[in-house]
Amino acid sequence: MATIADVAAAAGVSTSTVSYVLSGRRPISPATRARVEASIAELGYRPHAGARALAGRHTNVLALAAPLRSDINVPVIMQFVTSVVTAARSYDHDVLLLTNDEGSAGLERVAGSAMVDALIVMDIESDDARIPVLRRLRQPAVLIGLPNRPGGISCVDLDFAAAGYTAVAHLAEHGHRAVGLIGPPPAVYERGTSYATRFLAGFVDAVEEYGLASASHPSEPTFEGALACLNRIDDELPGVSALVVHNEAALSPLLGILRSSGRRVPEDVSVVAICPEDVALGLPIRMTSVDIPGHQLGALAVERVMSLLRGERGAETRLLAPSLAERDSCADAGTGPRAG
Amino acid sequence: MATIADVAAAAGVSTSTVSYVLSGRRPISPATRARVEASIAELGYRPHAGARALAGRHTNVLALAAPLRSDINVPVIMQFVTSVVTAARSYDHDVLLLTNDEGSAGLERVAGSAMVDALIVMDIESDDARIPVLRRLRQPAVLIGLPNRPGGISCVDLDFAAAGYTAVAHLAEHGHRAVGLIGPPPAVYERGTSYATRFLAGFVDAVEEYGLASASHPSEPTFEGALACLNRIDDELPGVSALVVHNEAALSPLLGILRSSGRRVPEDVSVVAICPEDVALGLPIRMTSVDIPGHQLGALAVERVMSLLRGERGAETRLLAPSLAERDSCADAGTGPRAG
DNA sequence: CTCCTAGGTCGAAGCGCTTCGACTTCTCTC
DNA sequence: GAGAGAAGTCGAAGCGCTTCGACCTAGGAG
Repeated sequence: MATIADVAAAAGVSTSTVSYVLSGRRPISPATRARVEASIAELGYRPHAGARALAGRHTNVLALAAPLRSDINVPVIMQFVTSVVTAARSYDHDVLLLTNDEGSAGLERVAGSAMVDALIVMDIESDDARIPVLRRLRQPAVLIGLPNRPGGISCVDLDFAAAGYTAVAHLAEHGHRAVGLIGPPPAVYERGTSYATRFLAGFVDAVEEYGLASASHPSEPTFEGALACLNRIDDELPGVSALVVHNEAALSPLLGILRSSGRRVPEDVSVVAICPEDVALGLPIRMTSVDIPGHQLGALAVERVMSLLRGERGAETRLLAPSLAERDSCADAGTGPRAG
Repeated sequence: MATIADVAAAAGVSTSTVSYVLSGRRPISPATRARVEASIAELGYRPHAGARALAGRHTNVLALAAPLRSDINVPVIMQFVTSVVTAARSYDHDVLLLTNDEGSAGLERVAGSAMVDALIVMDIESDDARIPVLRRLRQPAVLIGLPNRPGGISCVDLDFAAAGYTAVAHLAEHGHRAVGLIGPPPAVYERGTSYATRFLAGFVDAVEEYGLASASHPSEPTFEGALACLNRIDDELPGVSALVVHNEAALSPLLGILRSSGRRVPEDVSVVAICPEDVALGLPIRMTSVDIPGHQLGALAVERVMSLLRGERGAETRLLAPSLAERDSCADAGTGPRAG
């Protein structure tokens, strides 16, 4: 591989000049710049990332800690990952992918060995053990999620509490008096994953505020799980006329179960889904849904990271307001379908 | 951050000794080793990755080029990514994630700037434009997929042709004479993605060999897509008694469609799915399926990479034999269900 | 006409690590 | 009891880049 010295020799300048052409940190005459750029192109020169990291004290690499277990929310996670990588590339950065099961150790490793300039951490638990270590690290960090005590770390997330509230409010305003919540798998709650509990809190708030009856249960992301969950809700809440589904993978099975038990959506039961838009649109019924804007959140996280990298201080936490899209899965209680 | 010089000073040795303790490339007395290790622990020393890369000529990072579009096969891709990262970690390597829409440029960039030691490339097209550039690169590369001309590059994949054959053979042996194939989305074929065409080829082979009637069509990964695809198959092949589904996302909708149109699985129509095991088990019916062993393939790819990195030559291509698991979605033609 | 400043370029000093060669002890072997 | 070889350690030379200070040349201000 060509080195900066080769380029310098070919262009008849010093290596520092080549470096300044590349970084733009000092003025260079148009003539010199042209010669250097020609040599770079001719030699196919690419700066050695390691040398750069050593001398320049940054790597242009971001770490992304993602929950790579085969949980429910695979499509959402995929969206996050995709948008983080894409956004990072638009800032000329690459992404090093960490699994969450390395936990804090992975973060300490990549930060400690200066492999990355900053960290983005997903799947935050309410009392996440990684937060203290993140704070101890020198690198900027952004959480996709919201812990109880961010403690000076930037957070970016959907406002899941508001999402829970919004879903119920929508149903209440359509006259429903008894709503069930089909939640994420038990494991998600057990881990204390913050979006699950925040959503539930918003759900409960709205239920109380509107004076509704409710039942809520976690659901495994399988047909059987959805069935079991629905059965429990039916048991506890006999007159249930509306369902909020905060579990992508349960959506399709659920719809199947409802239909085969003769309950029409939305005539007999209204359903609000919490999921990415494309999931909401790919089902047999176009689902009224609260969007999980994975792409937007990933991009936002990267933007926060970049501004921290630029030296801007302050650990703002941004919770995106939920937006509910009315489609075909909700109707007024006791009546027929209603236009979205 | 502590440097190797700090550690050396604390332990009262030279930096080279610390380096040899770390790398094990020269004998070190137990006493010295102990002192050095104590200093390392005390100072929380971590070698600087950039410095290491510069001096040591390798980064311990792998590039993984994954199709991060929101295609159908999200769960499979997730499995690949997960297993590659996990396997890489077990060899003390990290993974830099590239999106496929950077194409060859991304590969050239990370390889050219010495960010990675080797590359793993997914979602290979029959005549993939990245293959020539991969060959030109110095770094070892492994494909997850199988192009027409691997040209000296190692490949790892499920034997999709055999998978197609196996699925049909299974059905034929149960007396089915007319089988339909619900394939991946049109876009997958249009890209010339190799697994789709290989699977189809195997399917057709078996159809001919067993003298069956058949119809095959791509399907969008939505409810509507599955419905349209099924309709076309029904039109072309009125007596169809068995379906092969090479499209994870169409599976759940399909089952719903069949049920609501009164066709029982497996009594009226047998279905063989091509998908990861957990998908096959999460549906309303435990699906007879040909497994896509994402975890195994990812791990295999990493192993190949590591052996190339160790200097072992030879570009073997490994196609894993498909294994069909009999479950509850297939029955003998014209009879009732049959034990798996 | 001199002085200052800005533009443009260079040389050299690191950045933190690995590795090569050399050196010093020991421990065998004959 | 001398020589060979292994074990254990050190010093120094890079690896390829960035950046600091210095230098030179013009052009404008006074």
